[in-house]
Amino acid sequence: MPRRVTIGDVAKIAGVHPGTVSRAMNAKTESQVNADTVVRVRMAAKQLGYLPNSIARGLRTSSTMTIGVIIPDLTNPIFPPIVRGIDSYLGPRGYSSVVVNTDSSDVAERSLFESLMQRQVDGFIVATGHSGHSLMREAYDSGVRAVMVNRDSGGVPYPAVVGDDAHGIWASVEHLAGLGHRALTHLEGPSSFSTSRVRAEAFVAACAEMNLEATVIGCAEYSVDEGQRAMDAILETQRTPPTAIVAGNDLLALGVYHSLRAHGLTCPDDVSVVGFNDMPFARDFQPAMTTVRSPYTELGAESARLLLKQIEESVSIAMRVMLPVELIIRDSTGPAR
Amino acid sequence: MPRRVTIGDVAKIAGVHPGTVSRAMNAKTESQVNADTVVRVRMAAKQLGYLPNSIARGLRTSSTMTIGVIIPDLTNPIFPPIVRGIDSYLGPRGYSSVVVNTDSSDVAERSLFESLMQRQVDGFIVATGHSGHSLMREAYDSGVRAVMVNRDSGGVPYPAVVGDDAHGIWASVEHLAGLGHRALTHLEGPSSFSTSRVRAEAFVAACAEMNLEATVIGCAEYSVDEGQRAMDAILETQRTPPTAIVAGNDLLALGVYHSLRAHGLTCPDDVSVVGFNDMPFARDFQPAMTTVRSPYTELGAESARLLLKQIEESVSIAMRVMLPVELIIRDSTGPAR
DNA sequence: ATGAAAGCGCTAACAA
DNA sequence: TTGTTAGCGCTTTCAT
Repeated sequence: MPRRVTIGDVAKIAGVHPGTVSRAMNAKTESQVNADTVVRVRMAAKQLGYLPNSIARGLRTSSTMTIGVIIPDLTNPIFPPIVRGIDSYLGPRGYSSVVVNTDSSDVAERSLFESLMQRQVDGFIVATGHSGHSLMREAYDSGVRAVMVNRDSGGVPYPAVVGDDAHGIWASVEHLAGLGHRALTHLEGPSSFSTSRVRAEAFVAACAEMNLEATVIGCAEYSVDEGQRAMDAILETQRTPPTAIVAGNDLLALGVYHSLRAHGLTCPDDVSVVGFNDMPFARDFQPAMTTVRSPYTELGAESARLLLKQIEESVSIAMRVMLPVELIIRDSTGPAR
Repeated sequence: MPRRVTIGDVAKIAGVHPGTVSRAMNAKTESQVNADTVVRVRMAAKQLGYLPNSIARGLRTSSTMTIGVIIPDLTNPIFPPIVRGIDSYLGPRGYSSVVVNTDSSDVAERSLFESLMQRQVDGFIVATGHSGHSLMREAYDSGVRAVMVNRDSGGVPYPAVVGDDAHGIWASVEHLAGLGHRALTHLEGPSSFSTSRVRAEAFVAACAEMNLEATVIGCAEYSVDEGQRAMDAILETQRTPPTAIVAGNDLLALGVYHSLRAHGLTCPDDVSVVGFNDMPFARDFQPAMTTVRSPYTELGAESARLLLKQIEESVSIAMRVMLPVELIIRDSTGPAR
């Protein structure tokens, strides 16, 4: 690559001192410079194709305008919208994000976190929250700025931005009750995730409130196969299977679809199914899936907003922002037999 | 945040000069330092929780160990695996990636590109290739290192890593011909993408070779709605609709599913459908989709490999690496009526 | 094998 | 308003 043009080159062409170029090129200090000097500098810069070196600036200002984003796995369809939401807020404000995937490994997470620290990121947005998150605990203690997104902070006093999962479950149970279902089963996700527990507890509470018979089945992971396995077990064990399933997420619900089909049962005629997340293609499955839509893009944007606020105002409040969710009624739920 | 510990702090504790700490901490220069000095320095570093500041290092070495990744849209399901493939190669080699989304806007792309240049990325992996890619042309002329992935470089002599789409289409056509289909229709994606044209041309060539009647319908974008619209038009226009559709990608194929269903037709009994991409959940649609699987993760990893090679060996060859694809036969294709 | 010193490109405090 | 100067934390050449 040819040598990059620096502030000194611009200064020479414009006939001013490098310091003046710096001031003229920066929106915040531009006012300290004579208007026509600014013009002269800007023209010289354009002429040379000058681009400020943000590495050098970062070294000087100890602010890299970069945010580390830690997620479990980008191929899980809930994360791309979160990441895009984050970028949609950061980009216009001059920040960039660096996204890393932990694959739910604590070891990987720690090493990625350190690598981002070396890169001097100004803060973190973390979507890998779980109870006893020792890494985040230590980060907090050393004054690192961060915001949790989608998951709770597991006791660490960072701000968290989450969807109102409990309300989503209430709406699902209410919908099912309105359809005449009296015995509901919830497929709960891994209990290490705060979201799993929140949803399961809301399910039990909602059923109690509405005088419904509630059963909760634990699933080892959020996956299609695990959902199918769980539903297979229900169908092959219980003599009166439930008429409605509230799945912990859409993947689990999809597994239920497969199980039902394998057992010659139809949805929603035999069993109604509600998912959670409204992931891409939820409307394209057969039947189109009734599910709770979480505002993932907004979750991401809001977490970014909170983080920049924390960075720029140097204050952190352990607030919990809960964004509303919406029950999307499609074709996988119908009247109880 | 508390003041970060620097190489000077470590030097003081270890009782050596900062220069020596630098040499001791760096694998490449470690051999220039006395073995026990290395130990002493390393211990001091660990004790203080020293993490090298890669911004400072980058300024000095003018290498940030960061790669810019330019994609159209992360929520398009083919990109997460590509990005993960890239990271899987980059990560173990000490590189990080910064991913940006252009939403297919040339203006956005240019500004994101510049922002990444300011951040002094060591190179680019670009998935937004299209003919007349002036940005990439200019980048090439200024000596910027880059590799194209998934799409061709549109005339710019950067290396490109693509799937063997033509072979995927051949395999699809062959499969359909073997099932007795004699009249095939291809739903072609936007012609500005090289992939669209490659697939359409392969389709025509394959049909000619196998003495099949071939029809090509152009679609304005790769989307479910567009696929449905195209199939609606076919069904409502032609008196003898085709018995088999080769869709430009899975989204289009999914649109065909919807159209078929809306017209009271069943797949594959009335019409067989082949998709392209084997995107997530392709097996979960009804019927499970026959489709061509592109090795996206490998595409990403290979593009990263080529880029690092280019960076480290300072040579760029306009090579085109074509990775094999695989026809995944599921339930959306069956014997011709 | 280690120390000394310069400098990557920029910003910011201070002077003029 | 503009110039001067120091220095962010690191690497690297040159001495020793």
